[in-house]
Formats: sequence, C-alpha cells, structure tokens
Amino acid sequence: MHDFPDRMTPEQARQFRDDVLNIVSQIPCGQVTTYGIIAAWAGWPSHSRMVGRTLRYSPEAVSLPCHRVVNAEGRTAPGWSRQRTLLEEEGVTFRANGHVDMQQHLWQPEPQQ
DNA sequence: AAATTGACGGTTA
DNA sequence: GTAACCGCCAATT
Repeated sequence: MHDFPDRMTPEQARQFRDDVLNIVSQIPCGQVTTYGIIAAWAGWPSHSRMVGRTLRYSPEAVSLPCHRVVNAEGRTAPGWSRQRTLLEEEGVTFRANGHVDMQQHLWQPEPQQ
C-alpha cells in the first residue's frame, strides 16, 4: 500500500493547531503536561516539535497556560526563564536538577474531561 | 532541491 | 549529571 508518510494538509494543520490550543487550555493549575502527550492526544504522535512551534508562534497561546507545557524530562522551554517562576507561583515543585517533579505534577488528558 | 533549524523524544556511553 | 547521536517533521534558508 502507499507507505509514504502523509503530509499534513492545510485542513489537518488547522485542526492540529486548534486541538493543541484546546488541550493546553485544559491543563489544571499546578500541573504540567508534555509536548509529546499533547501531540499524541491531538492525533499526531511524533509531532511533538510541531506542538512547540504552535505554542511559540500562535498569538492565541499567550492567553493560555502554555507555561504548563514542558518537555518529557520536565525541562522548561529554552530562553524562557519566567516559565519556572510562573509554575512555582502555582505550587509546581522542581527537583535539584532544575526540572519539574513530573511524578508530582504530570497531567494527562482523560477521555471523560 | 538540499541543508539547516527548532518551546521534542529516546537511547547509549 | 553531561554529551553525542538518531529519529522525527514543518518551516526556513
């Protein structure tokens, strides 16, 4: 069968962006989730980099709790030191290595929500 | 058209 | 803990 990778059509790209922003808007205060989890939940696993791109360049993202998105290791976004402050202000704890304590604060979307 | 660039994920040393 | 890779994929050079 056709096994070449399918590119995102403009329609799919729009849907992806909307889904990403919608998921981010649902992250509870005091919790975090990852780029990979968001990508998979939006139906495009392996597109974690696109999630980061979406949050970085979508104007709507500034009004969303995008500071609650970290990478899989709990690392905060490069060049955005304020992210840690914002998280600490809502009770997110960090480990000695400077990463978010994922055991304590990782949030994953659930079907019922 | 080919190479590079990221708000990434994962493995290996 | 660090660093070096590899895979990933749309956007940019």
